[in-house]
Amino acid sequence: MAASPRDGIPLAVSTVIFALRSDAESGLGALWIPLVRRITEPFGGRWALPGGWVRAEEGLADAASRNLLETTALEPTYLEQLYAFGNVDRSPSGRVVSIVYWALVRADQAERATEGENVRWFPADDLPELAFDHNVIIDYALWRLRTKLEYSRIAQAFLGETFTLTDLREVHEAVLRRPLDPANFRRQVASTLVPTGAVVSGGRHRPPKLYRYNQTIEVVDNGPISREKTGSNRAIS
Amino acid sequence: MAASPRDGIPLAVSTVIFALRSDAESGLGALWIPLVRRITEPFGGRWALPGGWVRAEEGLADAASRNLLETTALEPTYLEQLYAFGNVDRSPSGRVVSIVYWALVRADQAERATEGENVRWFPADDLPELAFDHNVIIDYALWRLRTKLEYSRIAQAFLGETFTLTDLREVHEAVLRRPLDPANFRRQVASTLVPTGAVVSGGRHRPPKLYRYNQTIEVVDNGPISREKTGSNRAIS
DNA sequence: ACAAAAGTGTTGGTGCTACACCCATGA
DNA sequence: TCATGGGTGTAGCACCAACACTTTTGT
Repeated sequence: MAASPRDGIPLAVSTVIFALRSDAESGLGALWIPLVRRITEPFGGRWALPGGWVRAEEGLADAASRNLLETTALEPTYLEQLYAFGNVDRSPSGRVVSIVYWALVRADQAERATEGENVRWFPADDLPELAFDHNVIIDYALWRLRTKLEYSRIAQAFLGETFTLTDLREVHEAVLRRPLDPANFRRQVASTLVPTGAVVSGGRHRPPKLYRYNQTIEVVDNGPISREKTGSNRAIS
Repeated sequence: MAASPRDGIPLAVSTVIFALRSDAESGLGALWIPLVRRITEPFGGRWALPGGWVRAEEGLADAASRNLLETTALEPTYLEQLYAFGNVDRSPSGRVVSIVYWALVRADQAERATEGENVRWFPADDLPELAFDHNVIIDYALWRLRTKLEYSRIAQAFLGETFTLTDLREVHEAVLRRPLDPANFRRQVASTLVPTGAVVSGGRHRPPKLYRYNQTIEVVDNGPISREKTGSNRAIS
């Protein structure tokens, strides 16, 4: 085997962060993504995924978390590795390998995010032309989120500890961008929920029960130890 | 953002290679993996996944292919990224980030592989204690292969251009380690196959038709462009 | 004729979709 | 009592596992 390359390839992490924001007029929720404006070349002035270099003494997920906090002040409730992008020509200024993560934050967290000239939220399905291959990366992260929502409990990461079935259903509807039958949705997720006993009163209708997941999902990426379906290639019909 | 770390972290690729070998006595097929013996510290003498450093001018999948060819002389018919392993303590001799791929080779290819003192095939489900975190990595790759087999056409990568339904079923049975009902298996995969017209005669029974996939799978990893389900976290029940 | 594997038909169960219907509350 | 959403029941359909059965070859 060749000698160890101590002149190694620059290694970066980036993160696709998703938050739900409810549209003021329609009332419907939708996915939004925070992006940062590049101040240096290449792609100076363009919007890009938050990210940065991996330090020698920190793990990959740690590096993602740290960069998130530094650039956007966000602390996600869910973080998972997406893919390692390493095409030789992805950056015009020289070879960079990026390990990309995707993250979910709650709405209250998202509001606390620093927004300004160099950090701004964009609708996930209507993005400008971004730096590097970041449009492709976000498309992939979106596909993964939408796919994974249907067989895992990640919707929890958008909500608080307890929630009503309507809350949960609205998260699914916002992510999947289609209405879901409340009756069938209830049955689909029923086995993963336990009622807390509390209800929400105040609405001019029957008070909905508050539920809790019967098993909490991992907050932060712990690698492929706990396995779920996710992936990198479209299923065939 | 901090200055670019031109003293970057060493970046390696490794590959989990699967081949089917039919056991001489039982006649049943099983998954085998080629491993290489480490000649340097750390873990000198231990068996490990084939791999090496990523060169500055080659893509990640290219690096995986090259290392495969150099260390085992194998040319896989399928190659896909598995996961980027980057724990700070995965190597006792210093930080290394490994992008791991998994690959499938046909039986005829596998026979051509160099086997000797420093390259040897092992049954995938009965491995010795390997170097680094390679046992964990292989467990994950095995899970991914078994999961993906059920909703994609990767079984094709173990076979030639044409094959009988029994050939295909035996691949599935070997990977999943359980017998499958021939009648139901036929119906499950029927929509993905087209008969070639040819049959196999010579057996002392009705000659089976030779089939071909109606759509070829990609031979080599092309990133997350073509999407299928795969993944990194276990599905909930 | 018989053995063996290819290939087809059928039946019962399970889960999902669509939609009718009842329940509990505020106004 | 009415409007509103919470919550339950149910019929139809698709899919799947199990297994009986027919087909086609070699010996």
